[in-house]
Amino acid sequence: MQHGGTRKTILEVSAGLFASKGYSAVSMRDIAAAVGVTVGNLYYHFADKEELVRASLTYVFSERMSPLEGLLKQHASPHDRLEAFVLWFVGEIFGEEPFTRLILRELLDGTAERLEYLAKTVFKEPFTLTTKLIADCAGTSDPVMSADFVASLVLGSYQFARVLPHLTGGGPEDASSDAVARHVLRLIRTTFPLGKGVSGR
Amino acid sequence: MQHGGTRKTILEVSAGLFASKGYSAVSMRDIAAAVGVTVGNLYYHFADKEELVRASLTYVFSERMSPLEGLLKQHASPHDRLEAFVLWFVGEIFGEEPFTRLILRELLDGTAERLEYLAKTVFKEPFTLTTKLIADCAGTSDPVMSADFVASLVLGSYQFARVLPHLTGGGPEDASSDAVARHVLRLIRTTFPLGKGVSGR
DNA sequence: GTCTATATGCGGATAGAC
DNA sequence: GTCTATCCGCATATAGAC
Repeated sequence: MQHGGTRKTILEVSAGLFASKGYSAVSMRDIAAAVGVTVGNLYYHFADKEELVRASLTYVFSERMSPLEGLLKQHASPHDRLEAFVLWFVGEIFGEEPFTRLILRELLDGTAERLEYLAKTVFKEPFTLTTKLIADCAGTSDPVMSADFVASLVLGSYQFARVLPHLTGGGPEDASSDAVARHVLRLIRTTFPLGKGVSGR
Repeated sequence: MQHGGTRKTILEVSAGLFASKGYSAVSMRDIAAAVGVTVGNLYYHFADKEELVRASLTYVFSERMSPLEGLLKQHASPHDRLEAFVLWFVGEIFGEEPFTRLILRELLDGTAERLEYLAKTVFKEPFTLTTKLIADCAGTSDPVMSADFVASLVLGSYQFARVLPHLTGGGPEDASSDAVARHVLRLIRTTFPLGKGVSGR
């Protein structure tokens, strides 16, 4: 790791550990060992564990959400943009486990400040975008509630996927990223018929 | 606590602590202090912390799901039973925070064995019931997926409720138990029209 | 069944050499 | 910037008195 990015390496490695075991279950010693440095070094880069946790979250969240900017600049129809966006979001939640698990941990144990940060960095833009797209696609009475529904369903599907196999007796295939995406899109289409939006071009 | 139920008290108190802070963030000292006994006493009742965690989960899960038996014996129409059941389930998830938070923690960090236990004690019966009711109400192509959808949406709504206020600028009223129940029921009705089921009486 | 006392190691955190 | 050495309190867990 002599490419000068020790701090960055610490952030990446610790994020993975925090995601899989939880903050309080991961010690500074664990992190140091996993990174290949000493505990003292960790304290050179970060004032205390709390600051490392915060920096770790900040790093992962902004890193993961940066591609969104590109998606926002497309010029397709609201209908196509909504589909593309849902596909991307589901892929992000199901394909990037550490990212998703950190989100879920924050939702469960985050302090008020950290929740606000999570809202701002991760959910604000996607949520606003979804709300607008839905409003454009369908004359839904409450696009905010519909966006809430999309986010909740995607997040919940990820969570519930862990027990689904035990309930159906089958394998975990039912809850693959693609299946969920199709599922959500079908529900969106059924619930608010698309393609004939108020401001549809 | 001299009513002879020290063990039970330990289970109740520790469940509350585990739910709110997480297993590894709660020490045996914390529990002992909260209960009003000594650490040594904890180890008289439970071999180690892991066993206490397990017993705590077992206690809460079976305790909370016992009313379900009654619901299952109703003789109303599939449509009414599905509505009543969803109402009960949503109330349970939104109204019993410790219970719900323990479920979410297991979904996030539970070992394979504990997940199977969670599936068996908490989700198996409700899930099977929902699947059957949906199949009876509507000629849905895939009732299993629909049941998955209901569970995921309820769980996800609870989780997402924590950030929703930050996204809408409003208060947390949007995500009350009643609002979610109505929301879910409306979606169920929209997605698979009820009342004209195959085996509807 | 509950307590006191204690063993032993791990946790976060710091000082100072290189 | 990284390491070694160390402080100190808290963690899990046990032994034995009452």
